[in-house]
Amino acid sequence: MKENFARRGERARPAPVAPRPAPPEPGALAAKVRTMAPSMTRSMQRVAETVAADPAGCAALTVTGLAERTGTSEATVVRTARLLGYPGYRDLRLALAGLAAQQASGAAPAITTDISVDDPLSDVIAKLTQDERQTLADTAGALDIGQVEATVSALTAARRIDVYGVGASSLVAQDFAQKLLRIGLVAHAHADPHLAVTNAVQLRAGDVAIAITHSGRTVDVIEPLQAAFDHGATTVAITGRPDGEVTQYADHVLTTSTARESELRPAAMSSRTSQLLVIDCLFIGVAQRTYETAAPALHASYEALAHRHSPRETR
Amino acid sequence: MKENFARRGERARPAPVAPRPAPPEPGALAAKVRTMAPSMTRSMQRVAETVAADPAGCAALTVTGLAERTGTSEATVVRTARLLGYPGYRDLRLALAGLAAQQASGAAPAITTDISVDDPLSDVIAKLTQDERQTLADTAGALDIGQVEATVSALTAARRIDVYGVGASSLVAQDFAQKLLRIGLVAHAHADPHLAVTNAVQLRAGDVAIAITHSGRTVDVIEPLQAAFDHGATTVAITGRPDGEVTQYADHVLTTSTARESELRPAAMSSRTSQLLVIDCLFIGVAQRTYETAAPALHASYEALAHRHSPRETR
DNA sequence: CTCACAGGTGAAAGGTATTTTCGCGGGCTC
DNA sequence: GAGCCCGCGAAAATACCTTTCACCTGTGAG
Repeated sequence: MKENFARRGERARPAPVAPRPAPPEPGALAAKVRTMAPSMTRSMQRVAETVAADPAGCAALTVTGLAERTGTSEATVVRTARLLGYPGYRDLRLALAGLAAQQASGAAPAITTDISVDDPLSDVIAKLTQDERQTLADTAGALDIGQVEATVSALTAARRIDVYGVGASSLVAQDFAQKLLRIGLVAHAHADPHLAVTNAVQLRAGDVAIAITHSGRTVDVIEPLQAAFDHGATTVAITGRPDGEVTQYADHVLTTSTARESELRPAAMSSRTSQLLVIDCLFIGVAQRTYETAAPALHASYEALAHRHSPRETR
Repeated sequence: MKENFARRGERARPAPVAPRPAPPEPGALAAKVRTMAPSMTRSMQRVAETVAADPAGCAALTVTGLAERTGTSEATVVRTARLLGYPGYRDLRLALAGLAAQQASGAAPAITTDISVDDPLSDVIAKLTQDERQTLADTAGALDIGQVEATVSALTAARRIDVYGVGASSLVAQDFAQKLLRIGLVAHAHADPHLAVTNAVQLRAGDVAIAITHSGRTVDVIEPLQAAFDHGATTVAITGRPDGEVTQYADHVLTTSTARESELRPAAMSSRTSQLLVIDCLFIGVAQRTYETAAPALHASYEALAHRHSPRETR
């Protein structure tokens, strides 16, 4: 897997695509499996699911054993381990042992069933809350700090920042732009793909363009990102599919995690949670780096809002 | 796998009847080492101590590596593993990985201090995540199911739904309206206070107006809610201050929780999380009640988006 | 309908890590 | 001081993991 398949964009970067398979994560393995599952082959999915479903059991198995149990071959097991970010099966196995110990001691009741049509409201609340919390933990676990760091640096130095998002992601884009504006950065969120492209071509080196798309394949945000990329801007993708098309035009990729989705709980719901966490991290990162100007700016915007609040209400 | 571990016992150990020295224990390895230490040879003690002192580090080593690190031989390492109750080094290593994971996760939850300006990015992520998760748990715990139920009922029966929110809450309002629209309800989010009031006066009994404000004192959303209230609509307040002015005009109050805020992490950030959870609960509640129409509608909107995605990427 | 192709897959070869064997050497007993 | 026993590590033997390579299946073009 070395092919740096030349994208249509003519700009050549030293580190073209493939933002490195993945770092060996701590315990957010189930999340990783979910994130990667769509890009896996059938056999690999079987392996990944088996492993995620029963870490303890699988940790006790050798490659051959796991291959048999999943009805596949050793080669496939190793391939899956690689895809999940480990050097080989041995290391996956170690991680599995760790995970098993963790959830054994943590007494993790992790298993939440899907939300169904006839669940009472109290269950809905409980399950939804549990899922969201899990999503947050997974996202944090899977976040590549190096990529975050790089993105923060780029943002801090940017002359201008464009954020692209449509549909549910559009709100996240707006939220982010709003926040950055508040600490004195020049940021804009674009939901209209035409305007987004129009603006993207004005970006140049030193500027930053961020595309937010859960699927990684939303053309409406890929196009402006590509335009920005081609014009030399630093590009960032916030996506749930690190192998999606959007990452071809992204200098930095921030992976959001995916929760189990169901009919009543579309993917958009958990991807939003995940995306928000990512942008909040970016925001705070930037605010730290620009503290001298950010702090007064935050204060000022707070003051500015005070008079929009009802004056009474002693406390 | 034949597991012929029994033969070496007959000669050396004084206990010929005990083929298995001990059961493979969970995490009380340090204790075991202490107990067994006296009966160990010098080299084995070195190995055992090294292992107990740094499980994580040792888990990363191979037999040869650990032998070198302890200045002993591979055979001794294996012997030590046996003495500690494992079939061989491989299994000790697995246990070590588990132990490492356990104490890594056990050490984590302590940090809940404020995010400060010089926190490294990894701490920012951890703290932010922790805070968000706490906020979710708090919100779920504090939610009044009766009020949620009542709101869901009102929404389900509504002819028309208006949602008011400004600032950060405006995004939440939009998100909610968007979702409701998608399952066939007539919902509108208003960020402009003038338009909001203009629209509010058109509501009547059976309609629903929802105001979202963290402070409970945002006049821009209180005014339209009051207008709706005066015109007979069912009114709902989603607020972090159940004693705030907004609740005077609300038939139902849904309380959102607030996390500790700091200079770098404004209240808006956690209130947003909280608010989103509440509207998601409302949404799913409504979707359940109107399943007959909601399910096909959700499906249809999903289909409608398919062609906006890049066509390649079959899987 | 056939062909060519791409990619998934497993059998088996090829390496590496682990386990076992074997014998040396040091210390204790007599 | 000699004999015995135990601890210890080097190296052989084995189990396990990784890589290679050819087959096979499904897919799209002609």
